[in-house]
Amino acid sequence: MPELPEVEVSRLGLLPHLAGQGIVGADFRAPRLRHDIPLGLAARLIGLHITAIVRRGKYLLFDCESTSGGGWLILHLGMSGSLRLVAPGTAAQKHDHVDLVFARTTLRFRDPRRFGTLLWHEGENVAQHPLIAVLGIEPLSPAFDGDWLYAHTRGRSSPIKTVLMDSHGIVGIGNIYAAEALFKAGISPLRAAARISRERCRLLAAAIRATLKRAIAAGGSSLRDYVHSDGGAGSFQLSCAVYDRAGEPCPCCGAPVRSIRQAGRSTFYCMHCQT
DNA sequence: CGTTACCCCTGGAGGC
DNA sequence: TGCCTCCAGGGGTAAC
Repeated sequence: MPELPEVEVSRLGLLPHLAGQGIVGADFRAPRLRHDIPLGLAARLIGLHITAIVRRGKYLLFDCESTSGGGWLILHLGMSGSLRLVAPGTAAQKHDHVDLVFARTTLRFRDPRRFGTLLWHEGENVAQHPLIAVLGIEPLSPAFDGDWLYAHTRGRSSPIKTVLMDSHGIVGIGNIYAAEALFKAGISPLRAAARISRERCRLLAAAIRATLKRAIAAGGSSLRDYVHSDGGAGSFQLSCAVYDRAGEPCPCCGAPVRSIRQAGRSTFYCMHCQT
């Protein structure tokens, strides 16, 4: 489920409830998600306070501090992860793998497929963590523009959709928003990245930013219900032009939306509007 | 070095 | 109803 917008909406939803709160307990009901949950993590966390929540790509980074030092909780939602705040003592359901317990609320991490990640980085500089250090540019940062994308795609023979989804180059763009941004820019997902002109790179960079921002805004509108929402943040769904619409008419020209497979993932696009 | 294939895991949908 | 296959919003690693 979660791509950059869903993760950002989760961050925005959690921040006002958790900022400054002290961790009084932690429960791990699964020994591992994608990675082993660090041994002794619960004991390390107790007594620390959340001072900030940062998003880097699709990772949520919780800054946990105390007077005697702290570190960062590194969380990734994977394919099926979700976060919600529940009242302390609320019974855990199936796939509720992690609880972070605060005095007045509990942060609950549910992840049926267990592709998610929960790791600990001791000390201040979480950017040095191996999983974080290799991440590419933030698509919503000022440095990401058509010129950057043009330079990044030179010499790359891979299809542009694959390049967009590689988090070592650009972070946060998943299967849905890759399809939507390429449709918006009128670029075929099959086109070799190096064969996109500078002008069209500008269109694509703008389309990526607009698509992500629109999705964040759509999710943000439901933040009021964050604490008690059944679905938690990320349950919103941006209406898609082509994603998961195989056979339906292209909203632009009416031709049927095509479904193909690229690098093991489904791709949706309009053969007529996207070249 | 860049690019692709496979794998981790569970559940829902659809065919038979 | 059950069983089977395929598919799912991610990404690390091994292999070409």
